[in-house]
Amino acid sequence: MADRKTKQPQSAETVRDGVTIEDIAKRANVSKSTVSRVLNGSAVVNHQKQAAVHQAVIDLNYTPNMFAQGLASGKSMTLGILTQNIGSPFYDSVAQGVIEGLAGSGYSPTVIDRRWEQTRDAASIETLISRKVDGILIVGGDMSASELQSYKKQLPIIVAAREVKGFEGQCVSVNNKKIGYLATKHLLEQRHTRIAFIHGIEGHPDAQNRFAGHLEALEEAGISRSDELVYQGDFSGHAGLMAVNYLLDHGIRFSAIVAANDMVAFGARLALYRRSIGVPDDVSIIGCDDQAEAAFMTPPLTTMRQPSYEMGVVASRALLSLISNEDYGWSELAPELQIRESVKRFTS
Amino acid sequence: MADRKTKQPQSAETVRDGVTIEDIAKRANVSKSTVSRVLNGSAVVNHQKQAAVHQAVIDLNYTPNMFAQGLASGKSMTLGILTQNIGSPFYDSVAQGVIEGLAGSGYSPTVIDRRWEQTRDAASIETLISRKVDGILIVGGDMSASELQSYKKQLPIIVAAREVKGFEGQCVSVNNKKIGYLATKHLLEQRHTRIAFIHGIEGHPDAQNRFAGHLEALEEAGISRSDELVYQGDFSGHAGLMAVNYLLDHGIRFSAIVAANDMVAFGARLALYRRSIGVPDDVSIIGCDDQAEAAFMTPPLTTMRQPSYEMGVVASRALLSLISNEDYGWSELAPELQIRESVKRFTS
DNA sequence: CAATCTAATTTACTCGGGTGCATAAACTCG
DNA sequence: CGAGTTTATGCACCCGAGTAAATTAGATTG
Repeated sequence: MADRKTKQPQSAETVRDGVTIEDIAKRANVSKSTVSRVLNGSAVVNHQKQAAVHQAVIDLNYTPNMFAQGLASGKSMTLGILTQNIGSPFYDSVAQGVIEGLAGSGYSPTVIDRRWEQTRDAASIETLISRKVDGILIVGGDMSASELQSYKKQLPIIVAAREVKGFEGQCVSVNNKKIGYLATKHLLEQRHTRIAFIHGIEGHPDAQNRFAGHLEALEEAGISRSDELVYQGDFSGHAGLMAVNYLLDHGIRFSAIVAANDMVAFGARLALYRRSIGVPDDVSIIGCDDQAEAAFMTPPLTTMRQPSYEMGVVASRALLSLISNEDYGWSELAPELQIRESVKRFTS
Repeated sequence: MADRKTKQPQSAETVRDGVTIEDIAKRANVSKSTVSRVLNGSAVVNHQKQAAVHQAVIDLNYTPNMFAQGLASGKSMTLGILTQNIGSPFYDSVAQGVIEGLAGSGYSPTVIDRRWEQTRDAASIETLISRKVDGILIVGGDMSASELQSYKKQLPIIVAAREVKGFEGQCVSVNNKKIGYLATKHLLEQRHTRIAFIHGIEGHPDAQNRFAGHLEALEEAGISRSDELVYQGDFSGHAGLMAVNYLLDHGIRFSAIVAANDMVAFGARLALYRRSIGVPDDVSIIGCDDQAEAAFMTPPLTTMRQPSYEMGVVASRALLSLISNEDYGWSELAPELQIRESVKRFTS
């Protein structure tokens, strides 16, 4: 006699939803594989049964268990986002774009901040891999091309907001050299010739590229490079402040400043304010980034807008298509001069 | 005729690590349950075998499969973070704290931005639940206490940066009323009496509480409330600009402004600049938040500092302890007056 | 030294869903 | 009308780990 061994219905612990594919199957009078097929569309199923399954899903309020799906299929429907600087306007803006780009894709982002794994980027990636993410989107960072290449063998990787030599085609970035070039060129066109440059973090590729662009514009205009006009900073407001103080204290003349980013520009502007030097009447300033606050500086800051949000969107789309092996062509995003009021034109 | 149709050993696709607990067991000459016990410390195991297992883990570079673990144990070691506004300085700072607080806990955050699920917060929570997160941290948002209560039955929830009536003890926030109160009081102490208030988003609880604090300080000082001095804004720089223009255009006199947040203060400052009205000589401004840029406004902005980062840290710790059923007492975080140079003292 | 008791290990099954293969049912077509 | 196809469905087993219960080895005791 088959005495039906009833398994205990539920632990007192949690009232887990607990409705499984099997419950659906029972209610719809089909086998669980049929349910699976209906839900994934992996095979043709009779319309009647299909409807029955769908109805049962609704009735029982079924949600698939991601773990089980992941175990069985190997896909996690999760993307790893590796960031550097939550809290920095630029990177946050990129992150915002990433999230937007993922909307409706069915993928959820797992975000790991560099600081999370105190050690190195590599450790964070390992964490992500152990969580079986389907792909990784690295925002910024300083991972080398060879490291990147080795991870690339394991899973799809896209790098946003940074250009890595030897990893072309998987990077979504703006041309930072162009940013420096256009900023300086704008100043040149307004007939400035003594242009100070406040450098970003030493060794940071973005900072270096912007500087390279600056030099190129100078050279093109036939102005010889003058080292006393460049101040080594670190992308912070404080650096902008120190730079201007240094320049002024050393009697170095200049009529305009190219700041490595907007924050630096704010700092520079404050230093000028402290000494009652007018902007743009006495000194012009141009920034890079165009963060929200730039439009409310006094005077509103002329700056090189970086399409950071768009960069995030494009990067996430690129990753998505990389995962599904589709083609998704994108071109380098273009920086854009945002003219406001912090640059004056010399008429003389 | 059984022609051995060997299944292809591995897809050319990915070289999945594929080392499982069973491989470890084989290599260490024990059963897989012993391995599991060693790894989780869920029972006493012979030292020799323990060492053997650990060695095997290292040799084979084993990482547990999160899916399998999750399926079997029901724990995902993942926390859901539900945010509103990636890209807003205040919320990003909170998020930064959250990530910091999670460091080393073994939990990873899955971040969902409100915009991700275009619909409502509830939908985002469902997504998180379906991903079997072990707890949810809601940053801001506008979910009602009753909704919160119903989800609370399913899993641990902590709300950061917002105070929900009827959900006390699970909210980590600052006292926004106090922010408004202290800001206004500071102005009052500097002998300002005509104080304009630029309101945040209509209906937003933070905005309302700050306003309530403002009124309380006014009343306490025996100054009657004057509606013409309050302008309905939306926390944006543009609102600050519009507010000042409106006030000035309507000939409404005021010597000081309380801005709903720093961004609004920036906008207000710009409007004043446009009309050559000095800050703080002609008009004083006080903001709320103390975002990084505030220190570089011209003049540097006096503002109410919100311990946003700390809030994130505390909130994540609170969630962690809620999950493990430990006690973690925290008290409401205190806002703090950050005096800089945008407020002048009347001596007359 | 045999009988117990206890601590260490293994066996066997579970979690929930995907999927190859076998089978049953429904068509085709000669 | 029966043989050969094509569909549709269900069975059974797999994914990788956790764990209760059974088993074995080892220690203790009368």
